[in-house]
Amino acid sequence: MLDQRLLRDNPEQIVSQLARRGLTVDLTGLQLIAQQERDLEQRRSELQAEGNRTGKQVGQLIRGGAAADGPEVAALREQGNRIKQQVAVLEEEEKSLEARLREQLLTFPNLPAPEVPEGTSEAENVEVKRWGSPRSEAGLLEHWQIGERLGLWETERSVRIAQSRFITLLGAGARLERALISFMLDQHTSRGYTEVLPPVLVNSASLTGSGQLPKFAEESFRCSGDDLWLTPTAEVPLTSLHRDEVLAAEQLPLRYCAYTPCFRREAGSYGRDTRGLIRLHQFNKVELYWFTRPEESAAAHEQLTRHAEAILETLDLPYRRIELCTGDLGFSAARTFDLEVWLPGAGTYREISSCSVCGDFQARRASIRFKDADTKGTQLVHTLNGSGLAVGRTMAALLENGQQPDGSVQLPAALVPYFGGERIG
RNA sequence: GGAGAGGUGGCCGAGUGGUCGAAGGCGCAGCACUGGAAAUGCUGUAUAGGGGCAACUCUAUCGAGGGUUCGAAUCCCUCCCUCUCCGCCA
Repeated sequence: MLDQRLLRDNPEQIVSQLARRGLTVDLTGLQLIAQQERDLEQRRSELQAEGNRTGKQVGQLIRGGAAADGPEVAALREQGNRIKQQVAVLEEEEKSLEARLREQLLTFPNLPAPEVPEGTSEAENVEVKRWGSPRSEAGLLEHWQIGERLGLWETERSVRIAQSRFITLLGAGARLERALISFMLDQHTSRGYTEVLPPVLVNSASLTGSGQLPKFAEESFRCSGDDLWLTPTAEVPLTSLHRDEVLAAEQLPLRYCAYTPCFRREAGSYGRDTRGLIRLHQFNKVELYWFTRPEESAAAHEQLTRHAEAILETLDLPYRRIELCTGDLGFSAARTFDLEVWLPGAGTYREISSCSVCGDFQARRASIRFKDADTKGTQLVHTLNGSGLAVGRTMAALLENGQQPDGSVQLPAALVPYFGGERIG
């Protein structure tokens, strides 16, 4: 959520920064509401002060011996009643203005960080680096072909259980998924992350805190009888792990990693990536999440991204790092690096991780602050998140990169203790 | 799901409807005492928003939201959460 003070003091900055995202916004209406709200607050609080004084006078008179039903007291009572009525009117107006203001502010995306490259679409994203030696022989299979051939999962029967875009892993496929989850979590916890296994049903406040609501309701599955949704990413429960908290400065940075299944409706992606593990309504992901001091978030972003890259490197999977341009940034992100893994069968790089720094955008929505012991007041924390990694896509990459001429798949050495073998098929 | 108990500041814990943002204690910080420390004493110790250059000041907040009242931590209603017992269940 955008800062109301920024709206008041420097609205041009909001307009110009959102313009970098390709958004044209007119803030005059919002500014007017904010101004009216402040005026109302002032009038209301003055009136309340008067009411408080009146109330006190009544108390003093009665304690001083005045008759509780005498004329003096009666006059003050009447005055108190009058003030109360006026306050009620102002309060109602103020509340509705406040609600309108918040409602609108919640629909604005984050401002891009200054260093984010300009651009209008993913075509203008910037490649930062490449790692590894991509295979490119002719005749390599795509991961869904390998999976089908080796019987790693069941697609048509999954439609019977649920619907399309769901998958049932079987045998070595299921085992590999489990091995990957354990492997990733062990890697991250060995670097100091605290492992979290959060609820995967989350309430509306949690989705609002991390930025999925109110704008992207159609992207999530919703439970009909309760205020609960299936989480689209562990970023949601992890943000709300500390929602409405004031953290002690010495706790920071807080670093969490969480495995969760993720649920996405993928509205509007009919016909794309219909085969295999790339785009499913339910997929597994290990997520990295940091809460930091504002001045530390930029360095943290690089570290978090490195931790995601370390998984790819340990699995010997070639990848490249892409910096998203302003036009391709996600709603809550101020700056994002995508990691794309090489899929030699498909002959393309595919996104396997997205590492973002959100500044105080989520912290303001979710009210997550910290306090230095020796200073007054609190500050908003900065939050960061990144996949470390998307598990299904990692499996796809392992299958394509490890495929052998005999149809089997060679697994990287790091995975052997987890999988209990070095080869599938 | 049924029955009961309870939710007060960082923590514990008081609070008869009227100077209660809230006693007292613990903790924490500063000062004093000390060679240094402990102990002791004194002082200070919430958050959010508004106004003010500032000192400061106004408002709100005792789980949340309504209500009664001139005035609510205190009375009433609804909801949420926690605990105990019963039922059900992995």
